[in-house]
Amino acid sequence: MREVTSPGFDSNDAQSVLEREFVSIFSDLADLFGNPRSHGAIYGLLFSSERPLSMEEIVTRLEISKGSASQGLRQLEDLGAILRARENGERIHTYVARIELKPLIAGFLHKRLTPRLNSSAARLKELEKLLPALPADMRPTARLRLKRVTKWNKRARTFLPLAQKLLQAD
Amino acid sequence: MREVTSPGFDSNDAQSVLEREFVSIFSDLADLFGNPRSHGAIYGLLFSSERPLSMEEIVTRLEISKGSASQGLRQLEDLGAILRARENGERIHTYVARIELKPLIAGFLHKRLTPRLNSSAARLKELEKLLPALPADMRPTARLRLKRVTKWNKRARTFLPLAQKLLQAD
DNA sequence: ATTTCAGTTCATTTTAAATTGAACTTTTAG
DNA sequence: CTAAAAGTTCAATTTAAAATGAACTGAAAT
Repeated sequence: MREVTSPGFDSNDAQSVLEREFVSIFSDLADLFGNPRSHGAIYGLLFSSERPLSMEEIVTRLEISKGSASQGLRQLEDLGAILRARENGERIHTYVARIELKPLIAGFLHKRLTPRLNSSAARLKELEKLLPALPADMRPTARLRLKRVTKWNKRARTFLPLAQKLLQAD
Repeated sequence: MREVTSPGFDSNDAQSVLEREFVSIFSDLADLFGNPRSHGAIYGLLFSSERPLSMEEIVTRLEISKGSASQGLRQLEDLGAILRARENGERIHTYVARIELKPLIAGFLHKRLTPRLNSSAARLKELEKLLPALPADMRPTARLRLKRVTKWNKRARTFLPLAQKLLQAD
């Protein structure tokens, strides 16, 4: 991918700057949360577009490959960040960003964060069973620390839904 | 780095398993938030250790290079996740994890998230100035969308301190 | 049924990030 | 002051992740 600097058809008018900036800002955002920049770029492009875009247009404007575009679009779709449509009797799909942002964030929390936190929770639970097998002198410290992480993990998990609420409202 | 599977001196007793699991869990956590796994590993090791460890011990137990260890330790230190000490008249530094976890999270929020969100905020502000230069028919939509992201950005920034509060308590 | 175009898949390549390690600097011990 | 060990730095290497693109699948138009 390229961060948009082509010669002829991508100029410096307000519209292009806006688009480029949205692409870039959302790329950064994606990156910040450990997602591929290209996914952010796609979302940013759709976000800045008035009308639905086809995959082909996305490929052209962002200068990414069909493969990337296809995968990125799928990811974004099942995060709930974008919508795929097929106009009645049209051949191609078109995509729109859900500009509310809420679904994007909710999707990220549910599909990315929660599963990982849950898996950690499970591992921590397993570790508890191990405590009795420790040398007696280490047990108290170990138990304490294990409790700490467990508590934090729990806290984080109960916190996410709340966070969603607080971040709510478009 | 390796995820610990050496032959002689790293066995399957409860203590080793615990250590290995902490290392692994914190590696995952680091990764989840876009940090190098090795940093998580170091923190995990310190977290599981009863006593302060020297850099050399860390290098040996995790089988990472001195370079990695040095950099990782520095990062963790200025995140506020670990403490460096030098016992009176000792030659070497030793390191302890701050088991409260709060500083780790606070550090991450302040040193990683906040700066990025601020920089986005600045860019969004710049974009506002661009609105008048847009073709009249696009202006309303553009303005609306820009407002949306800006609002979210703001929300996220005001949310972080609150999040910290809510996640508080060891 | 066949051709053509949209979209997907996945082995290969590219790129970016993390890790290494050798050279260097700093510290303290003699 | 010198030697030796601890710790840092950074160019070079390795590794993991993302992007590519060619081959494939499916779907509609003829």
